[in-house]
Amino acid sequence: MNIKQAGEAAGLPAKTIRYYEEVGLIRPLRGANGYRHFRESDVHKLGFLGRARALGFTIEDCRLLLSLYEDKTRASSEVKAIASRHLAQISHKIAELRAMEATLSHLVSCCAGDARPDCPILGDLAPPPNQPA
Amino acid sequence: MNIKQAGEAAGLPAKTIRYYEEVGLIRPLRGANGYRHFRESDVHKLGFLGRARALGFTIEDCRLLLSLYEDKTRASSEVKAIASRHLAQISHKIAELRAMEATLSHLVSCCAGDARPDCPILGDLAPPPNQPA
DNA sequence: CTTGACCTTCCTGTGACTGGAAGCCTTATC
DNA sequence: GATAAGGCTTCCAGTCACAGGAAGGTCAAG
Repeated sequence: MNIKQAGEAAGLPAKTIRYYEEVGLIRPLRGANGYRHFRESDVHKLGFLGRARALGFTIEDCRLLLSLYEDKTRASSEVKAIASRHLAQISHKIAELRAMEATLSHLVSCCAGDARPDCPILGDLAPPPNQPA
Repeated sequence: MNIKQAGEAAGLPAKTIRYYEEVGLIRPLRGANGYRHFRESDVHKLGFLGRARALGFTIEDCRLLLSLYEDKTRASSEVKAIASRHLAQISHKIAELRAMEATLSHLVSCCAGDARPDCPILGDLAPPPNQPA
């Protein structure tokens, strides 16, 4: 199987697959013409990687998860630790974004959005005037 | 005022201020020794930029917002349009992250996290076996 | 034999910085 | 005057996970 078919089977663009090989996540065979040859197991790994990436795991986490996936003697606690850490980061990011969203939606709703220059959004971004003691 | 004081006044690291000058967001004066000299108006702009960035606006949005901020004949609708577009992007991102969070938290809660190898997290990441028609 | 669709590698760019090296300037101290 | 600390300058590399594109080799069909 060449790179394009492998990509279609795994739902990943060829560029991404080449990148995954470059960083050592997969090691497809090579034909005499230099073309990469993907076995079922490679496509399987690519599918794994695609799903892990879709859940937001970094490439390094994917590397760890993949090695645990292939280690049949792993402890599930190791997997859980990685996922929990990642989950915490996602939750943290959501909290940040929700704070931004709250501020912005308030400002947007307060802005007339007409031809006049008065604008609470800019008013909020502007630094406060010097406050003498 | 030199770059460090300006940074402290605006709440930004010196590196960031140099970067903002490089991309043309600010144009501080230069002394005979080559040092940047920050006026009150520069520090004012830096504060504006810091707040806009804290709300997640891109540098290019900041550039637009800053020009609108300084254009006293602006229409608030222009500002509102930028902010609304950004707000939509944030909401979209939040939705993506929440979907990840939901999936991950479910998987994490299902994982025993002990010394055994069985792990629903890896089970979910693994591709489904071939399904013959 | 040519065309078109593949494949290869290599280089560049993304966004918004951050870290670090090498070197000049200033201020304080001795 | 010498020196050391700290601040300033520029420039380069690295971040993260690719995407776009150039230049060129390969393969199957007609």
